[in-house]
Amino acid sequence: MNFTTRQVEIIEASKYLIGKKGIQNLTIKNLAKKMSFSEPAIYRHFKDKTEILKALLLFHREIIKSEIIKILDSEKPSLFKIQEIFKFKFKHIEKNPAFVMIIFSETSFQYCSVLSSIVSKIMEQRSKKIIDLLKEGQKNNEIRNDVEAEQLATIIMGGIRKTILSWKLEGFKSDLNLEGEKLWITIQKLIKK
Amino acid sequence: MNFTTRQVEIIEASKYLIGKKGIQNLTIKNLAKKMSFSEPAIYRHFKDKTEILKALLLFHREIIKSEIIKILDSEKPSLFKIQEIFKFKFKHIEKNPAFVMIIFSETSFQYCSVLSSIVSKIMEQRSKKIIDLLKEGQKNNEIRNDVEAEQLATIIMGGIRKTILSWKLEGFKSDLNLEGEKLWITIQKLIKK
DNA sequence: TCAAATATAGTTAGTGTTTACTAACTTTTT
DNA sequence: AAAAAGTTAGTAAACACTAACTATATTTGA
Repeated sequence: MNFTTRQVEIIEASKYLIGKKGIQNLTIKNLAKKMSFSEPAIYRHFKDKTEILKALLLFHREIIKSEIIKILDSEKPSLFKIQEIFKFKFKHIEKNPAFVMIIFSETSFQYCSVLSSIVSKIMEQRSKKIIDLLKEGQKNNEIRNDVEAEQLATIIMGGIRKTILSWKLEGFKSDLNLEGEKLWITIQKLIKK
Repeated sequence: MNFTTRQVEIIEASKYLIGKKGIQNLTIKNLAKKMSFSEPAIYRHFKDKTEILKALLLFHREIIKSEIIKILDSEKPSLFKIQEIFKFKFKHIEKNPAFVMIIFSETSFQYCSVLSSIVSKIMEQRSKKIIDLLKEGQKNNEIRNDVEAEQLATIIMGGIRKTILSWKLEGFKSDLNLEGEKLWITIQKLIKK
């Protein structure tokens, strides 16, 4: 997980290209152009294209992970922590629209088992954290316990994804943070005890 | 929207190929092989590849649409109608796993404005119907009205999508209909008055 | 300390494969 | 007779990637 300066630059350039026109815009040719050097130079830093995408996913994961750990480590109520994660997700996407493509990349990566398993692992880990928080909240009587935490997590994560997807399909026009806040108000009302 | 027998056959073959290995498995070569005739023969029935995908999406839309209209036309409570749509979606996907790829095709199609606008229109129409049902339910005091129907629709559709996505990422192992039922029980509890 | 050796990071020019698609011809159906 | 639906053979473009060479830092040894 230790990348050289140039590797990070290539990862950033890849992020930019994917963010602009999707995964199929990430070609070695475009990458080289964006980096303003020749195509073979890319291969001095990454074995092949899959390695670039792998690095991109892992790099992305680390950034999110550290932020979420910070939230989880605080001594706050579970519901508050969920809200913080919620807020962070929307804020992060609004700041890095490029990541929207990566979030919805499950289908794009399915041809490559290495990449699709990374994506599915990331999503699983993310789910688990939300489920744990919800269970904690149920124990502490913050969150209603007449419904399963797993289903609540599905609804929360699904709601986030759907909101981001609609925002994307509408051409990034609406205020994503605002949409996120509206969604949170509803979810809070639904899950609070 | 009137397709010839051969066009429908080609649409079905495309569906099969996409279902098996995703959008990138839909090549003219593979399509011709599956249809057991030569590649240029495809072009006797469709102008180009985009037309095939367009037909696939529209054909798909019509099937779903007619089923949903049937549900909407019945004289049942709104909550029941939502439940019926819910059930239908999961049943339909379990029967046609190929459609999972099409459901999650927003990113795959984004390079082509024609296709991505079709996808986004389908999703918008689908949302609108759910929102209308929810509003109706709120009016009739079936559904709680301390939350916005739009947000509830986001949660419902997001939950469905997330459940299907998890099922796909886990390799279609679990019983999707069962997962759907569990999700519905939770959603019902959350939105009922 | 400084030149030689070496590792690193770039270049040009090219390969083989896959892709969607076409021209021109033939067979089949109407 | 002609329209429709198939064939073979091929094209141009895009793709990931490589061989072989060169410039530039970095390390090392007298």
